[in-house]
This record gives sequence, structure tokens and C-alpha cells, in this order.
Amino acid sequence: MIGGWEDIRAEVLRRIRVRDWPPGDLIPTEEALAIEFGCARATVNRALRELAEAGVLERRRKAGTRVAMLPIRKATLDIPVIRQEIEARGQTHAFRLLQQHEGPPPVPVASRLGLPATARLIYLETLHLADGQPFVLETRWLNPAVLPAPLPDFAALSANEWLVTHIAYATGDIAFSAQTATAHEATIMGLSPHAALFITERTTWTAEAPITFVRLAHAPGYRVQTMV
Amino acid sequence: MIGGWEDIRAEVLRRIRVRDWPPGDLIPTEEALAIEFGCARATVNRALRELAEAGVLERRRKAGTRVAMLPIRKATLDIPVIRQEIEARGQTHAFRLLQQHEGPPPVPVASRLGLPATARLIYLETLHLADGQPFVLETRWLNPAVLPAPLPDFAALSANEWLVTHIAYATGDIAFSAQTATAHEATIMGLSPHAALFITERTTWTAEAPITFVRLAHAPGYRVQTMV
DNA sequence: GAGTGGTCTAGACCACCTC
DNA sequence: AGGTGGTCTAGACCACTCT
Repeated sequence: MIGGWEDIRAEVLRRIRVRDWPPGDLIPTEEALAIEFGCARATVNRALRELAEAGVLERRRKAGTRVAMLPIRKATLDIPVIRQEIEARGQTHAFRLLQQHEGPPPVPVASRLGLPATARLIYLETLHLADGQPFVLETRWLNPAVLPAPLPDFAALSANEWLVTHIAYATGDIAFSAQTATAHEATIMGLSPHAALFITERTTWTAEAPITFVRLAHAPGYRVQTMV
Repeated sequence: MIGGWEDIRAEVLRRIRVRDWPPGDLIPTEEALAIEFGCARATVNRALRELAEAGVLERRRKAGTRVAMLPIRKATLDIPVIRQEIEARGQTHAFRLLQQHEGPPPVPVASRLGLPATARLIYLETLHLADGQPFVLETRWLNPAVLPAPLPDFAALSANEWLVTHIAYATGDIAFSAQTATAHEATIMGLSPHAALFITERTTWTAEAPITFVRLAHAPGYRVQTMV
């Protein structure tokens, strides 16, 4: 019994998997499928649209709907606030503000934010602890020109958290990479030299102006996981 | 002028960003918004549903729609085939099959695939090159019991690519981490010892049986990037 | 019990694109 | 020029869950 759009999505995916409709193949039109499944075309549209967003189908007006030749998998990751991430593991979160000062950013940071190297930004270096053990080192540059005054005491309230409640829902981009720990990082986080760190870098923007660039250096063992 | 569901989504997001509707706030019902915007409720539903999927809104029947308190950002990553990824950089792809044999997998691999440690799997070790330089080392275990026969010559056709066209659209999970290069990896990829590698691990399943586990060790400098 | 979102319908018009 | 997907409508019923 085929009921709602989720059943239709499952049935279409099944036909693709058993190679009833192999990669590159043109599948029936929405109207034809609606007749076959005995439902409205809007219901078929919902199912096929979800599969297209997942990269399984390619749809073009007039040309029809094809099974994607090279399935670019779309993996979706959750990027939570650090405190939330630690507490979700059943550990207690704490943090220490290691440095705070104002001045011009390093050139790579300035260029990422699209600001001149002479801009004055606030630099924050914060170590986050999970059950007292170093979890992630956060190095952040903030653009005070676009932040709501007054700024809080970042030794008492993590910048990571303050931004969520004050600059929520801005746009930005995220990048992941692996880097060898610097001597500074190894000392602060209590790691052996040359430890491999998982690096998350995020740039955040409002409509017009850059807000912040943050680099998170995660202690060894950190994993980012997803379900496809 | 407010037209389609994308305009409604933009307007709702604008009100959230200017804190017209701050985090935790209950926003008007679909019906109320449909009246305000002069459109059908289904159109408002489409806009709010997209924002809920992006983690901006939280919706519950009867309780209504709220602006999310802790915005868990959903980052979407594209996971392309290796050849495609290299060619997208304007480089030429080549690969060398370094090892191929059949036998029981290491315990961690067996447990990830949910197979007994006595299972016989095919082990493949492939080095992918971009413009002749080591790009990623692929170590893969294949479950021959669920693969369509005959298997190809993996020295001529990359397993990475063969699976796409023969086992497309299976389910699985993906994990990212950072690891220090082993002596073996450093030698093969021509890296200094202790280089930090970006690791991608993927497990792939059909409905019932595990198909393959693959570990990709990316050369230093590799980045995974996304737009939010 | 009642209010809210989730979904479906039957029809319509339109944008886009291949033919 | 015509076929296909993209979207919208007005209405309806249902599932869920808060009160």
C-alpha cells in the first residue's frame, strides 16, 4: 500500500537501487507517477523534490527527471555550540579565557573577513575543557564595529555562547582540515609535539559586514560524524 | 511586494535577525501569516518548513512555531567521487593499486561492518594522484558476498569509481577526524613523519548487509568546505 | 477538547527548456 | 511550440500534543 510522499520516495529509491532505473535513466513524469500511485501530482512532486535535494535525482523543466550519474552525496552535519556539544557527551563544560586584546589581525584573517589589515579587531583565545581536560582551543577575531554594545566580560561568558544569543542566524562558511599542533598549542592543551589536530574554521557575516572569524583546534580523538 | 515562498522565508528570517522575533519566541501561526502575506497556508508552510529543516525554527503541533534557542547549524557537505573532486580542481587524476588480497579484516573494521572477525573480505589499498602528486590514500575492505560478480580488475578501474556505478545510492555513515601519519603512510605519500592527515571514514550498507568500509587519508593541505 | 502543524487533493498558471 | 517541472490556491482531513 503506497500512502504518503515518504512511501513514494522510498519506492522510487527502491527502483533506483535495484537498477530498475539505472543511473542516467529518464524516469516517468510526475503526472505518470501520480496516476500509477493513485495520488495527486503535488505528492509525487514532494517526493521527487526531496530526492533531487539529496543528489539522487536531477530535474530540469521539459527535459524531465533523471537518476544522477555521479551521485554527489550530501552529508549534513550538526554544528552545535561547544558547551552543548560537551554536555551532550555527559561531561561538564568549563572554559578559561587565555588572552584578550585589540589590534590589527594577521593578514590571512583580514583577507578572509574582507577587511583591511589595518582594521582593529578584538582577539580572544579561549580554552574549553570537558571534565577538566582540554577539549578545544578557540581563537577568535571579533569585529567590534558591528557588535551590539556593551560587550560582556568574556572571561565570565564564552564568546562562543554570547554570539549565539546576540548574533544568531547570520550567514557564513565552515571549513574542516587537519593541522599539526604548534608548540604553543601543544603546551596549552598538554599534547605531545606534532599531535594531529582537527581544525574547524568559521567565518560569519551579517548582510554587509563581517562579524567574526573563529578557529577551533580540537584535541586528538575528536570526530565529526554524520548519517547519510 | 511579497510573492512566493522564498520571499516569505526571507521575510521571516529578516524578522528573526533584527530580533523582531527573538530566540525562544513564539511566532504567529501559519494561518495568521497566510492572512498577513495574502497567500495560501500551504505557501507559508513551505517557507516555515524549510527554516525548520535548517534549524532556525522549531515546530510542534499544537505548541506552535518557535525561534530556536540554540541554533544547531546544519552544514551540508558534498562528498564527490575522488576522480571528480580532483578534476574539479583542474588537475588530472591517476591512481595506483598498491595492494589487493583477501582475508579476515582487522577487528575494528569487522566491528564497524557488523561482521565476525572470521569473515573473508577483499582488501584494497589505492593511492590517488592529482597531477602526479599523492592526493589521498584509500584503504578499503569490500564484502564480496554482496557484490555483483564478476569483480573488475581494480588495477584498471578504481574501486571508488566502480562502486558508484554498481552500488549507487546505498546508505551509510561518514566520519571525519585528524590523525598523525603512520610510517607506512608517510613513506607511500612522501610526507614528513608526524604529518597531520585529514581522515574520512565511510561505512556503506545495503538494506541488510554491509558492503564496504573505506578510510581516506588526505594529504596535508586538504580542506572540506561548505556554505551555510 | 481544541489548537496547531503535516499532509493531501484537484486544479490552475507559469517559467523554463528542449525540440 | 509544446512538454515538463515549479509553484500557488482553497479546501479538507488527520496527527499530535498541550491544556
